[in-house]
Amino acid sequence: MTDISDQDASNGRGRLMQKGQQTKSAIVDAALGLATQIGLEGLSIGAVAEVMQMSKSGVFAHFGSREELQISVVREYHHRFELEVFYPAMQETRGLPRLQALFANWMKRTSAEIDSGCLYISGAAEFDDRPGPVSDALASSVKTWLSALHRCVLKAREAGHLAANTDAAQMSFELHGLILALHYEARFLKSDKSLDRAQRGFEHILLRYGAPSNLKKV
Amino acid sequence: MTDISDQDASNGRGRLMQKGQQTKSAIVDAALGLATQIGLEGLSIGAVAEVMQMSKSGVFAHFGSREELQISVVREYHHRFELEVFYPAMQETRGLPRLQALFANWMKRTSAEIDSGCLYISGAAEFDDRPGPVSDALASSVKTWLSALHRCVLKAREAGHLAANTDAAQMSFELHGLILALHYEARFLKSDKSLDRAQRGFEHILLRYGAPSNLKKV
DNA sequence: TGCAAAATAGCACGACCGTTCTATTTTCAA
DNA sequence: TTGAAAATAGAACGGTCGTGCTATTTTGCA
Repeated sequence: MTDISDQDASNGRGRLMQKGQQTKSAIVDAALGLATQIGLEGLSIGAVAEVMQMSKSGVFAHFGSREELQISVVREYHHRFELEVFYPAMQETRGLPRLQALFANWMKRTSAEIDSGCLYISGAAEFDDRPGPVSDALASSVKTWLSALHRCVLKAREAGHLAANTDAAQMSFELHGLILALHYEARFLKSDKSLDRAQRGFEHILLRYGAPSNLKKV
Repeated sequence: MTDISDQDASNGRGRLMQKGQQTKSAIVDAALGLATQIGLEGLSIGAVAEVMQMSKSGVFAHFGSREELQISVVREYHHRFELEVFYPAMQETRGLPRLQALFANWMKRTSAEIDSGCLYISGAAEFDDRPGPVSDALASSVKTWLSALHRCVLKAREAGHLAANTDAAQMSFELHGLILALHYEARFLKSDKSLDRAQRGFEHILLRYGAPSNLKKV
């Protein structure tokens, strides 16, 4: 049995999965569900086993260690994030429309997660001074996403949709802050106005960086 | 019983603390240090006892439960936060200067915590779907602080330092986002530019809400 | 259809957890 | 100085954790 790298495992492709791969995939699924509720750190093999109605050792055998299970969960989350936030936005025309779509999807996912938790945010808090493979996997995923956002801002500037002197990194930072505040105030403080505030904050930032005022509303 | 925390031996009031209170205070001190590193949820009585060079039961007896220890830690954090962020800013003149001082202190504390962790942020991630007394204590502290910030924005508007149509809640939300992004990117992603970006973000927000452009730099 | 290999179960180990109980030491006031 | 009260220690309990080890069952190809 190979360790990691069941890359696609043919989730949507035609090829059939072997039994073991199917089970492993289902385990990661269940583990992701648990991790978004109780955190990556609180994720225990016993709890996953119970959800799966399997024995602890049966679950364990698929990963070889708890850490490997956690990493698998991070990868699965990354995959879904791409699917829901990144790829759909790539179908919008380059520049401001794409940036708007990116942020809208991001917001949508963050607020949809109000009841389940965002791994990139909760994970960062849990692992910010606990170095190791899990933290690395998490940071790598986050950086991939943030740099995609950064590139999108750059393209929007190149397309003339933003002021020529736009500091893309600064703008990305400010956008990131809006999402974090949305998550924090909606999820922890149970504020129902956060989504609206994030949206308005986005518009403020766009205006600041010289977007045309006749924006197409998303 | 030896060296730790002969610091003040008085609880703010004039009265001298008894031995037990001194010890309890020292325990909370140590527990806060641990909690900012490994999180409130990861805080264990055994670990605190080891730091204190005491027995587990000796530590336990002061609180009666782990939950009570966690709540004591939250209260202590709240107290220090007030001391470092809130009170110093209250000495600035009402309005924009006070708001600037508030945000500057907040940034300072957040970036000073880069190596130790902010309980209000990590705690929110840990307890956002784990209701109970600890979560309540945490949320109560955070709300107290955020509403102080909100009031400060209101005063600045009343003083004519911000545009008359300033939405104070919206502005507070955006400020909160900057702090969260500062914490996230500095602490988890190890970015050394975050402090600068938060500062520039603050200036952008001020301009947006009609602050005079001849600001006194903090 | 048979049989190796893969998948899963069952059990045990040591570690740490919060908590309880009891014994001992230390504190502080009369 | 003494004695009651407070503070602390020590051991133990039941629980959960990750992880090895060894059976047993299931799978999928020859």
